[in-house]
Amino acid sequence: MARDPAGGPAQLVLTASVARRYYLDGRSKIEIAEEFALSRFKVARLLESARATGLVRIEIGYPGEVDLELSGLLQERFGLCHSVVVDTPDDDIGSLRRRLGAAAADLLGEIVTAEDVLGLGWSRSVSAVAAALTELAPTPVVQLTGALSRPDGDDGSVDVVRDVARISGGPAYFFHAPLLVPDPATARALRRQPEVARAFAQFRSVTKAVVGIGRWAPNQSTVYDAATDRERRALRRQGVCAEVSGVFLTEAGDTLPTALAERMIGVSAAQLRAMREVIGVPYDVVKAPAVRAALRSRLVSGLVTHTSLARALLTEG
Amino acid sequence: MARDPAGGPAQLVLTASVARRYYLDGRSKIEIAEEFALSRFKVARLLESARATGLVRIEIGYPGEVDLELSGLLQERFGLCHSVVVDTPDDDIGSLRRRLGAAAADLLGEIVTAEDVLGLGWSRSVSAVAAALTELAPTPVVQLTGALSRPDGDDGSVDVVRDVARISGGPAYFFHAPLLVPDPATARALRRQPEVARAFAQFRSVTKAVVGIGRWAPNQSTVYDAATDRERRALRRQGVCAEVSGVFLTEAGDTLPTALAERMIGVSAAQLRAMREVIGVPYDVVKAPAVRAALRSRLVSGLVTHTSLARALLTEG
DNA sequence: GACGCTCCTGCTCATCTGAGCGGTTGGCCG
DNA sequence: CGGCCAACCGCTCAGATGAGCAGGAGCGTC
Repeated sequence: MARDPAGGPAQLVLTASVARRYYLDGRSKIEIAEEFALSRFKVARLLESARATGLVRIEIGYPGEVDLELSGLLQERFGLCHSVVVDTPDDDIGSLRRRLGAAAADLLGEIVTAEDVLGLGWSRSVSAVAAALTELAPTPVVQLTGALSRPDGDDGSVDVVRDVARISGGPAYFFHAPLLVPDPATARALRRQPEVARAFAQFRSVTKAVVGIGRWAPNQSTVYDAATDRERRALRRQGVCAEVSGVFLTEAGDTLPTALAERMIGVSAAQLRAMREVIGVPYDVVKAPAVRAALRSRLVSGLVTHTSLARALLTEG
Repeated sequence: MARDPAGGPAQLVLTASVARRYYLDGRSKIEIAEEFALSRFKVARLLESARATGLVRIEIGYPGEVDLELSGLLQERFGLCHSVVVDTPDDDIGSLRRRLGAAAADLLGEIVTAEDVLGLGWSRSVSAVAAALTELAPTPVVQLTGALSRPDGDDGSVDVVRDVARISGGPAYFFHAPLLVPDPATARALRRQPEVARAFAQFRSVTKAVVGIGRWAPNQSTVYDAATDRERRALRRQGVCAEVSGVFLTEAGDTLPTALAERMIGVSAAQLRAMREVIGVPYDVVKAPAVRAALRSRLVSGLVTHTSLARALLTEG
């Protein structure tokens, strides 16, 4: 881009006046041409040069929390339905999660309609979304997975679904069961429970869902933390990179059937994929590989994150 | 202007993306509509709202010395051919004058063509212009008035014309005579001098001129300072407000025939008015009334000034 | 002085764009 | 349940606009 404008001060003043009339006063080029006794072509060329030399500067964006540019780039780059990047520091995980929860809650409030059926995965970010939610179209709310008790004792799995349903005013389909049980037989028995079966029956009608995204590594996925050492190593050998609502993904984004599957209570990859929009709410830059896997799998079609993770996602792959 | 944009984050991200495509990537609204699967009307409305809410901000101007906005406003407000407002502090008169001189020199270099005949009045600002001039079309240069010796001894009147002519490469029409002589007879005699007559003969062909603007008050016009107390009072009674190259003006901008006229050696109001463009280079806010008079008289059709005087001119009358 | 070169200008024509209009939807009240 | 209001949407059509072109001025070279 050329810096200094061509011509002397008179030219400059003229160009600036024309630009003001055009960009700020909204006059047409023809009007301006008449006013300044120029041809409309001349006016067009003056305006072009004003843009090219930087005399006219156009900025897009709010001083607000949402980084609109990153959001747009992310959306384009990965072909997402929605993407919200919150510009917030990532040093305090707690407040970061709250911010993302609030942003995702806003997004839900905006894009969920009465025709939707909302599914909720189980993760701390989903809890944060529920905590921040204030309004929602009257839609049914469906629990997508069992819950694992968290080390910090903040086990709100079922409450999350109920809370959200209370806000929406729609029916709540929830159940009391862990995500991971000790053996396949227990899992089968649980799935037959009326409460569980009732929720599972709703999976096929769910249109929008919110899920967390975990990475197959210590402290980056509650499933990982709940698994045995043996299973951890086995899945790692199988190439598991990410975990989305109990669905395992390779780095390339392929779903992986695993031995763990038959011990888990929750939505399947196929069911997840059938939902029109699945919004992931990941945080922490170290999760970038997992998020990339989730995006590649196209299981996740919406994203609410923070700037550092968004940048990490954009700067490779 | 509405602040916060309508809608939630998704709407916001969409609007920002559309705005980026339109304003920064230069795509047409129709292209954008196809890309985002919207109607072109929807795109137009999104863009409108983006402008209205301040999501898209357009700024005009350089970080440079020239205040383009003030220049344009001044030009419009008073119907000037040219106007250059230099954004420079006005506390140090000397450097202020140098800056204005440089700006006016740039302007001359730009707008003077080989077809022009350049006239120069006598004032410190004109000297400053000459000092800063580096290039000029090959045009004749004509001295418009006699010179008064200044208290500071910096009497460069004749040299100014010669210097400028040297830069332009055209002929110089100058003469050695004061602007104000003790009696009408001396003035008549001087005007008959070949050197003087030769310059005067050029007045009618002068197309562009540079002049200072004086105010009829102590230290604000060299003519005032050179006049007798009696004359000062007499002219003030007559309503003299400004003095432009020895031509007297009322506050309303009417030219005033005065007793002083027949003692002066210089261009007449009619001759001045016949010139296509007369550029005044006034400085110092206290001169605002005189400048306003000069503008109203339409004797002066171009202006090179500093911001504080420009603002003073715009904030009344 | 002839030539080629570049820059600048304004034109034509196909396309793009804005103002205003009417139809539809959804919410709200009588 | 019907009717009203407001918001939103996409259409028409006249007017605005851009891409590309041709003519001409200025300029350096031979």
